[in-house]
Amino acid sequence: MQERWRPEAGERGGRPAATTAHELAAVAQRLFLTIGFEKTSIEDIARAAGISRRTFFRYFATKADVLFVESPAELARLREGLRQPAPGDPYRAVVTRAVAAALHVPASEHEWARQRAQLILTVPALQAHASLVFAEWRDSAAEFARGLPHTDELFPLAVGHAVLAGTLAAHEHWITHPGSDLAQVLVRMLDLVLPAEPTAR
Amino acid sequence: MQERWRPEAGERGGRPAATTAHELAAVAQRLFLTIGFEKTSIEDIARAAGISRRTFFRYFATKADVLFVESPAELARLREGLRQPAPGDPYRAVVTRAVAAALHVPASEHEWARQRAQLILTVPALQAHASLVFAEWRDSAAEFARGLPHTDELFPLAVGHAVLAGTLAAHEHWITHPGSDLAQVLVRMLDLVLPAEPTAR
DNA sequence: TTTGTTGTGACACCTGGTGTCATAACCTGC
DNA sequence: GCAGGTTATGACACCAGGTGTCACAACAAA
Repeated sequence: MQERWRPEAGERGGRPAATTAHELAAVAQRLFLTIGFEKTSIEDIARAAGISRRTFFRYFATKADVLFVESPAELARLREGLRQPAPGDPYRAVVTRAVAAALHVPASEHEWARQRAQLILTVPALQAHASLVFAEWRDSAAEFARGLPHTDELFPLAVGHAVLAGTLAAHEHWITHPGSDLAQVLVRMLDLVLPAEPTAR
Repeated sequence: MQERWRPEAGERGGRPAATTAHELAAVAQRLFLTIGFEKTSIEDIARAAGISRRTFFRYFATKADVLFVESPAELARLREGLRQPAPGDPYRAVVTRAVAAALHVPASEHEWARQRAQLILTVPALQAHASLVFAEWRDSAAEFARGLPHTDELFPLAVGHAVLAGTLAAHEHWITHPGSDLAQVLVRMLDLVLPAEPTAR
């Protein structure tokens, strides 16, 4: 969450970094998938990456953090997609498009992303960090809904939670149906849980 | 989650228990509220309860567990409420009634329950345990929806996530609006996020 | 070569959580 | 009152995640 300092890997001056955050994340995720998140010790990751235990924490604040490298970018894309809705566009369409765009991954990274999603959604030890990311999604959507004309004061909060619920549900379906198209499932799921267009009168 | 052994406090034979799970939970929750969950060490709780650190873990498996004593009962009530829906009753009404009934707390415990909800919803360190409870809520609702006539295969999953989302949203509103009636907010929130009655044709 | 900079490793420390074992404190039977 | 069995407790050792501190390694520039 907070801007964490990281080795620069190839800047001017100083000792060169022994590895990169990206490579470290790859090594860690591979270990998580093979021997499990809990059973993988930081020592294991450090040894596999050729660094010391202490150095791992210079790249990531916690063991869980390695799985959330994409989160800031995804959140930024969501916020961007919700910035200025086309006038006359139903809000549900705006939200759905924004979410689908924010979570788009190139086909070459599907497997990688699906495995990460599976870990994030099923490992309890990851929920402490995940809950922070989820809260930002909820808040972003709620903030957007607050700018909509609505009569029910609960509407924005409901939209925020519905967006998150639809997103999580879609991922849950995705990880149990590897062949499915995440974007399509997202659209259908959000169509089911998003509150009806508020009748501004 | 798993059936944990606990001191019996007043059964036949043996050394009498030094405290009870209930009392220990009260002591712990009080500390969590005053100095924060993370800053409260198990030593603190044990000392306040007059027991040793090791003994604490004979009553609760983790520090977080003390805040989830009510969860099994609430879940059981939810499942009971979803057991046999009155025929012809719209499913959304059934679900809403079941959730509201499952989460009903006597007025005398409102403060206590609200503080617990606030901790559970806002402390990241609690989310590992909370996610397990949430999953059971989702699954119970999804299981119920699976018994409904529906054309969209995503419908049950959507209902499960919508029920959880509505419940969490209602609690979120509740903890920020102490005067509000949780049951009423639950009804309105679920009305917003629950998928429309499936048209069985 | 010297100086400054940046990353790393070693070490000590705290907390949450677990396994093991001796013993305190109760009961019943004698 | 004393033995034997039972139940809970406390002390101790241990592991893993995470943090603070400090010396030093490895680079660039002067």
